[in-house]
Amino acid sequence: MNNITKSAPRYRVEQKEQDILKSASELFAELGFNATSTKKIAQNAGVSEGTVFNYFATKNDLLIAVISEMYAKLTEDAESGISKYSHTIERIQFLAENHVRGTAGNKALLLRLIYVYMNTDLHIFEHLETTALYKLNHEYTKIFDGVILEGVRHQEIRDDINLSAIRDLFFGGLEYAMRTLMLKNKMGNIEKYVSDVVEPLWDSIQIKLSQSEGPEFKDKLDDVLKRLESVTDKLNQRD
Amino acid sequence: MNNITKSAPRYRVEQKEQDILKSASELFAELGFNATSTKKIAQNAGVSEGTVFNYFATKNDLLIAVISEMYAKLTEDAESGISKYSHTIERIQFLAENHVRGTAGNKALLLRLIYVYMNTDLHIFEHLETTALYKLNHEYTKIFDGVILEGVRHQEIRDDINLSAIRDLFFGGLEYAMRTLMLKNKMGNIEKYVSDVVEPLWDSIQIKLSQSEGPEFKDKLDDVLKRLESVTDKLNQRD
Amino acid sequence: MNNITKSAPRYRVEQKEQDILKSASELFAELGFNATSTKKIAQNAGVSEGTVFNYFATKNDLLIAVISEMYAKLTEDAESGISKYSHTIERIQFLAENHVRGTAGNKALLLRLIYVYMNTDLHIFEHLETTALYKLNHEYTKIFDGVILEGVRHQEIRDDINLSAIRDLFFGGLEYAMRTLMLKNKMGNIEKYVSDVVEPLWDSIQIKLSQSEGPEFKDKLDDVLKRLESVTDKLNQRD
Amino acid sequence: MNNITKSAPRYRVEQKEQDILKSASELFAELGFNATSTKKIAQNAGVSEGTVFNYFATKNDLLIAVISEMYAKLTEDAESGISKYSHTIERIQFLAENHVRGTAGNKALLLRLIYVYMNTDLHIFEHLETTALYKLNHEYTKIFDGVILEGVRHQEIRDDINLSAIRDLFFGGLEYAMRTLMLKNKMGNIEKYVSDVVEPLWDSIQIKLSQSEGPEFKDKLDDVLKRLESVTDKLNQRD
DNA sequence: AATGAATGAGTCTTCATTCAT
DNA sequence: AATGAATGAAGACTCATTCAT
Repeated sequence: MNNITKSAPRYRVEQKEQDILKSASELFAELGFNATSTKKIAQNAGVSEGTVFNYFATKNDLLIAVISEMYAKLTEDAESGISKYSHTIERIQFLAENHVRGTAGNKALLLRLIYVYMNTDLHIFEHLETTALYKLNHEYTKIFDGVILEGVRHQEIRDDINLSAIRDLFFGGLEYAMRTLMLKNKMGNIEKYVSDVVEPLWDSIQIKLSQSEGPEFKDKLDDVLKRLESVTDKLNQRD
Repeated sequence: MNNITKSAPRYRVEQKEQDILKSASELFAELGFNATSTKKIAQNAGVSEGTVFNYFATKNDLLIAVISEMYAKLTEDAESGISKYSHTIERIQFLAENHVRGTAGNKALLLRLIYVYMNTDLHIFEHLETTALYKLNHEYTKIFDGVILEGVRHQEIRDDINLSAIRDLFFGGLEYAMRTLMLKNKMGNIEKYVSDVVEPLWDSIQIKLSQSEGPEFKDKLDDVLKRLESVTDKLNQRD
Repeated sequence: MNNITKSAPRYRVEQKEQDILKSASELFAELGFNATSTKKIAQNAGVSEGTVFNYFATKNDLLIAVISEMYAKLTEDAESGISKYSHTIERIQFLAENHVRGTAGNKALLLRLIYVYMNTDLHIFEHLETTALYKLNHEYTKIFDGVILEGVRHQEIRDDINLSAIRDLFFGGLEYAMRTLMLKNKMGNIEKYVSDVVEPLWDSIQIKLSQSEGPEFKDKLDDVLKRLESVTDKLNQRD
Repeated sequence: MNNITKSAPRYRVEQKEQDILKSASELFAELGFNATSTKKIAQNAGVSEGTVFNYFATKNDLLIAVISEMYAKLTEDAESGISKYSHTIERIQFLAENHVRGTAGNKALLLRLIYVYMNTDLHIFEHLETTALYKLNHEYTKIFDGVILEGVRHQEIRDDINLSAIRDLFFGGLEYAMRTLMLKNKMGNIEKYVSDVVEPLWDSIQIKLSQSEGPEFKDKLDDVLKRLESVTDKLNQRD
């Protein structure tokens, strides 16, 4: 019961936990949560059914663990990735690709499952776990928010945008697009499609050199014109 | 044996079918497909379990019927609605509101389920039915495409847009936004949020009246300012 | 309510009853009793499910009616058939063929069902009906018994046979043979196979005219007789 | 972890499988396959319904296991039994008794079910399993064939018999006879009835030493020959 | 810590039978 | 007499979870 005798099994334990997690992740992605039995998870992981429940009290706990793991990876990759870019548009494009790649890839449509079970099915997430997942989700989307806000600060992005709406368009658009890609089995061409979706979004939020005059510009112009006319009038009267 | 005596049972039959459809629709939305037992559907509809299967051969058939019905209503409302508007932005805003209202409302998150099961879970829609659902979906989204393309023809929308990407942003953004709204229980304020999402999208695809002026506009303005200053100077010198 | 007004519908009624009987007969033969639903019977007969139960109170009653009908035909054909033959072996061969033809044919393996349900399944025949069916069966097998006994009386068949055992061999052998034929899809060649089965049976019960004469025996006897005659001739010549 | 601690649960496992098999065997025999619910089987075996399905994937698998077990016993007993007899008629009589005893007994009419379901009901045996059952059946009936063929070789049985027909008469006759016995509740007197059925069959296939010539006939013939020879001798002597 | 046999509630579906029209 | 919608009990089978070893 000392550290040494424990460390070996401990390692094996963690290995086994990872095996189960991986097994569940694969099966949930392939078959969906409901169609994946704990028996299949155990078999696919090479352990007994009982062992699965030694590591995860319930099947739901296992789902939450799978989702958490995915968020952790998604978040980590996102954070380390944006640090390599300085221009906002590059960062956004990177986040988009990372999102699609992490969501699709060998995990297939797992992320979809997250939202489904999060929001609709079975009220699985009615309790404490919900909070945990929301935190994970919030932490992840916060990165996007940060990129946008920094873009505003750097005057690459307009300061009058509705961040919440932009965020919804970004993630919603990407996931919808991903679905489109998957149905057409064109997952190979991610970059192109991702940039197709990001482009209009970027177009609507960036500060365009000669585009951004906005209403006050018009007012100013009107003002100028009015003043010019009034001055002209005066001059004419004088003369 | 005349029309009247026959119409009575006929009516009741159709009524019962509607009851079951409504019951299933509500429960699928509230609990999810898997967590909704046929027993619950029967009870909620006020019929026996056997009766459910007299109208719908399997639970899947019932799901498909629910989805079809929703698409039918969505499509019909969309088509009749856009005919009342002539400006493209109004049409888009209408389609967005219609989509959210039809998708949410008492149907709650059902539409989400559609896509989820369509794409991920259990391969429920692996067979012929899939085709039917795709047709319904295609018919529905075609309306959006039509509005956009007509906007292009009327020179309200740029002709260099990527329709597929715009479509994904539109539907994906709206659904993601809807989720946000639901989680915050702010479904009352649909119009505001919908327009928040539609705005950036519209901003990126519309042809801006005073936007395209480019450098010669700036020159003109500079010219005006110069003249204004020169005039002012002259006046000042006079006084 | 008089005879005339009744006769037309009465006829139709009987027609409908026959349709249901025929439908059930076909389906029981093809699918088995349990796998045949009353709904299928109704559809196959071109009537509504309710109508089936107007004519036959339960599904079991219908089974009994089907069986009775088959026995009736079997018995009738057997009786009228044997009257055309006078030799016992011909009569037996006829009865055998009639049995196989009536049991198999488009009724497929229905007769098997009879015995199954009669003896094993569900105790379907525990009550009064049993008696009725036994009577039918008894009436039918009595014909075979009669042929055998008459054969005995005509000194075509030994008088020390065990009729009960012969009867079991006859019907059991035929049905087992029929099964063999059906499994090999050789139902076309009924006559040959039937005579193959009947022959050993006949061989064991018939009275052989000069029972002992194998061919070589006859030759020997002829030889003896010839020699005897030649000796006699010689003797006569001497004297 | 040693053999002993492991053997205990192993033993219990096999015991439970046997319990379920026995339970199913009894109930199939008593009620028939269709009328025996898996719930009843479980209760009768003293296990939960789920446990039944832990050992046998489907109810059909269970049926097949029951039948296989019966064939195994039947075949084993038959093989070991015939080795104790050298005369063909004794072997046949033994096979017959073994068949009836193994088929009837506490298994009641199970064997009948085999053939019934094999051939008629529900097409239960349409797939691979059929093959397995046919093999078992073939293996079993091969023993009978072997006994007959050896009888032919030993010149106890005629070499011009139709084996297939004899086999059908043997098994068909026995089973039909068994039914007769059961209906009359005379199962106690198996030996007598079995020999009643076997006798005519044997009578038709055996080689009769001097085929049926009553002794006095032979004597008479010998007498004639002797006298003939004596006369001939006398005549020769004269010449 | 690992196992896997055991559980039994729960699932979808079928079907003989009834009865209002 | 004919219909066919409605019933609800019963069926085979699944599965997350427990627990003795």
